[in-house]
Amino acid sequence: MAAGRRREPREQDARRGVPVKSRRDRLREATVREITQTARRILVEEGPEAVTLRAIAREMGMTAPALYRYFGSHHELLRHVVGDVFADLTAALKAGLHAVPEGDMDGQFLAAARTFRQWAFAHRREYALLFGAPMPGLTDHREQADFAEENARRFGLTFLTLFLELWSKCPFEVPADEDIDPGLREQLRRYRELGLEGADLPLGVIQVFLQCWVRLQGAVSLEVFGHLDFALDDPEPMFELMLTELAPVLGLEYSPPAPPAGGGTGDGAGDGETR
Amino acid sequence: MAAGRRREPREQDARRGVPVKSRRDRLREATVREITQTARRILVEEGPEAVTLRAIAREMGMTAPALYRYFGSHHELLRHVVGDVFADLTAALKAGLHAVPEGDMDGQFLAAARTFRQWAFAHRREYALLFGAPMPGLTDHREQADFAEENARRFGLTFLTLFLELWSKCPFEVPADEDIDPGLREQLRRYRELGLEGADLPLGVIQVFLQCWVRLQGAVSLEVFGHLDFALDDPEPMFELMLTELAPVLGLEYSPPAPPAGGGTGDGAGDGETR
DNA sequence: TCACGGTAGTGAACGCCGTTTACTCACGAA
DNA sequence: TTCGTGAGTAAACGGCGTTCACTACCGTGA
Repeated sequence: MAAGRRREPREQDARRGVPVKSRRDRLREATVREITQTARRILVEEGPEAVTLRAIAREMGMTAPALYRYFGSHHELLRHVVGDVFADLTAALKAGLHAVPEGDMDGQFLAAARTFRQWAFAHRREYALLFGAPMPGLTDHREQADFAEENARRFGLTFLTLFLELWSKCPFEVPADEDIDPGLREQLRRYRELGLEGADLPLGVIQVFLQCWVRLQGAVSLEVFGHLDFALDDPEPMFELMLTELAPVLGLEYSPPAPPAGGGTGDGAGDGETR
Repeated sequence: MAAGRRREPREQDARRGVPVKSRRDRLREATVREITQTARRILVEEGPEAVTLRAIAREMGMTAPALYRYFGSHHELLRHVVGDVFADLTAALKAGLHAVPEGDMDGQFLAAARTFRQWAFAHRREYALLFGAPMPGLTDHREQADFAEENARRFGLTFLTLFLELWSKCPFEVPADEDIDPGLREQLRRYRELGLEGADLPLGVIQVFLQCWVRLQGAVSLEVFGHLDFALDDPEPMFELMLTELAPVLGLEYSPPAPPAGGGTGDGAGDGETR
């Protein structure tokens, strides 16, 4: 479906896999970028159901069939948008982490959690695209090393890496392998083999990681999707409350967030927008 | 949009708000039921995007415009389906609770949590309709005492009631009002006034309830939507692990679920299906 | 210089979709 | 028996994803 490889010009300039892109290729890439940006803009401004091929093309001064030069289908285009959004989210996360002093693991963890939540709230519709109920056609047909899949993996790795760094620097308490539910233990082992090749980790670390991740993302999803509106107008205190529970599990010290309009490192924590 | 009140026949038989329904009204109600059932069947069998007015009508041997006699729009029909599904879920929950001895609060709580999770897995697409990212047109235009809204409230009340019963029978530890984050405290107070009229509850109980609910539904949503697939094939052990953490918070004793194919009270725990 | 092959893009068409409109027809009450 | 009302239909409108035949155009190789 993706364009077949054409003859590359000026291969003598291509040192180790950086082939000089032909003019056509550059134009093509620019168009792909414009398409995904347009799609995202429509998603943000008008909602997911407004992201139609015809609307995207209209906005770009084209006709819908032209988009089939770049994506095999509407679904494929959306998958690409998913990948793009994941990349942005990952960038925002890393920016949020860089705003915290290098060795301050307490701050790093809290910053990651809060940056994730803040990004989700600032990009509700994009968040819903990534973490909402999976649309039927979007996830099932997994072909090759999918762009979206790859960026989703990178996103997950960002969190996991931070977590492992946290544990390696000052190990928190973790259940011994033999204290883990056998059914879960085997799954954790499999994940360790496939996802973290060569890492020599206690399975308990992975278990605690998953527990934390479930609580973090579970809470954020509920908040963003409005499933706490029945009781709360502003769910942030509940989120912070969860962080106060999570911190001791990881041997961290909780500290409240920097006030949004004060000094310090808090606030937006980097956005990663391309627009 | 709903049919205006017509003259009721034989009002002399109508004792206190149970007017004898005319033949027409009975037929109408039957048709409404058939429409929602058909919509649900299509949702379950072919996915959310297949639930179109034309498909529903086709399946019923009608034409699409006829459905406008019963619902003002596609969205309104879907809202009704949401209400119907909520009612089913509530029924399943109550059935699950009735399978546990009356006074066994430990068992009641675990049964509620497990029944909820099992229902979600057995009805993934319906669950996604209720608890996924809100579709734009579905939630915003809140008119009157919406059928879906009402049944959602009843569902929430089922859990809340169980929770309050749990606390009243054997009170677990709960933070004092003055130990609750001020921003959160005021919101909890408001929820207590509006949602639980006249109840004389410590705000801490509501806080713990919301914490538990966030963990429970957050975990279930992540599982059902496949957002743990990156690490786990069978997330049930993780769920049980969460229950082991939740139980002591509520002063309960955790006990593992009854094996699916054994004796006892476990297993399907009632389904509430109408089909 | 020129012809050619591949690429970007168009317009028309197909079969879906939600929704509106004008209409028919049968039932039930007066 | 008449007549209003409610259920249902056919036709149409505009929008959707997708396909197909077609046309420009650009960069290359002879």
